[in-house]
Amino acid sequence: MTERADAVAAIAEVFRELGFEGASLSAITARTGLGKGSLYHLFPGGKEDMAEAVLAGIDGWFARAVFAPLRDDPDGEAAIRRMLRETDAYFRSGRRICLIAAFALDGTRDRFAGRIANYFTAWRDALAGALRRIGRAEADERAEHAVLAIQGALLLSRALDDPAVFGRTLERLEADLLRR
Amino acid sequence: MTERADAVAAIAEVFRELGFEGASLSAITARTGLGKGSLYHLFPGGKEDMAEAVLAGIDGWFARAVFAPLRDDPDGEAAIRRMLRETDAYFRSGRRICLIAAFALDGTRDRFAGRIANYFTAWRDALAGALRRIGRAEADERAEHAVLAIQGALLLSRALDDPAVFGRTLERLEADLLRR
DNA sequence: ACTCCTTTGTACCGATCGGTACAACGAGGC
DNA sequence: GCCTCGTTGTACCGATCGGTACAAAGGAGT
Repeated sequence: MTERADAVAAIAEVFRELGFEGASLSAITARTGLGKGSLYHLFPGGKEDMAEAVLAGIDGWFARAVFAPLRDDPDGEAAIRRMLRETDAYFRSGRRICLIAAFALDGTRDRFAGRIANYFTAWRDALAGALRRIGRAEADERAEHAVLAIQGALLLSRALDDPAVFGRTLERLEADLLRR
Repeated sequence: MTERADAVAAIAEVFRELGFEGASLSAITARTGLGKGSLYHLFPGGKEDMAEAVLAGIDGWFARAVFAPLRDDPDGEAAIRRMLRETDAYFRSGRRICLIAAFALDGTRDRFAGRIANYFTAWRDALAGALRRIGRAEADERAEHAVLAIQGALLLSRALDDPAVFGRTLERLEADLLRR
């Protein structure tokens, strides 16, 4: 049943590049190598079903790489550093886009509003919790700013076609978050 | 010739809400009240022509409200504060989205890559220039961070449906930018 | 009133959209 | 060999896409 996982990964890339509306069935069949028959067999609900699967996959990454460490690691500083490292890896050091952000900005937003809001609040709150645990002041404000800066950096990296923006921002955030 | 300006403003809102791909001709005719005949008379090049006009309008706002003050105002601090205030007004305190950002994230990017990159670099560089003029260290880094935080804040405000995020970020930025 | 030219509505174009129907296919059990 | 059933390619659906053609309408100048 790994074929489905492969398909989801490929579809995610298509969504990332073209957006939800722009990702036509023909683009998806081309990228996955799967015909419509297989596609609708794997995802009976069509495009929306595919998007759900993709978002579920992202939730999985987030829970594993961000949420769990931030909540469970007894060493809060290490957890924050690890979160930043995982984020850098996931977004390919700024060469990859945040699909949730892309969905949030186009007409797709209404369709997945709950999931989108949940993703960002979970991130912010988990980070704020870790900051509070290691005794940093203004945990909420700093966490919110970090999440928003990560998203802004991804956007700017993409807009300028300059991934270095993302790297610089992550370094700055590590210093800002950990400073007493 | 103000009709064209009205049409451009209406079309901009459609693009903001639906994205470039999502903004169908029928959505545009509905919002503008103009039939296809008028639309293609005003914008012979079709949707792409409309997008160009919209982007030109944004460039106009940017040049007037951001670039010119940042470059010309002898009081650099006042210029930065004014830029922040104009930005807050333009984006309706976080209730409005940045169209350039939306274009940067979806499949439209390639079509307008130059314009998109130009918009953000101009903003960053103008801000860095003002910072340097008032003798702040790390002008480039702080300017880049401010631009990216504005975009991230707009995104997060939209994603969480909570405009307050934008207001908080602008306040934080004013303090960060002006601090010696 | 007549003309000329801009502006507009509407019918239509081929292409493509997301989605469905279904027949051909293939591997495993018997 | 045959049957079964999950899987797949393909033809097709109505709707809508962006765009074009063109004739009717409108308005200014004379």
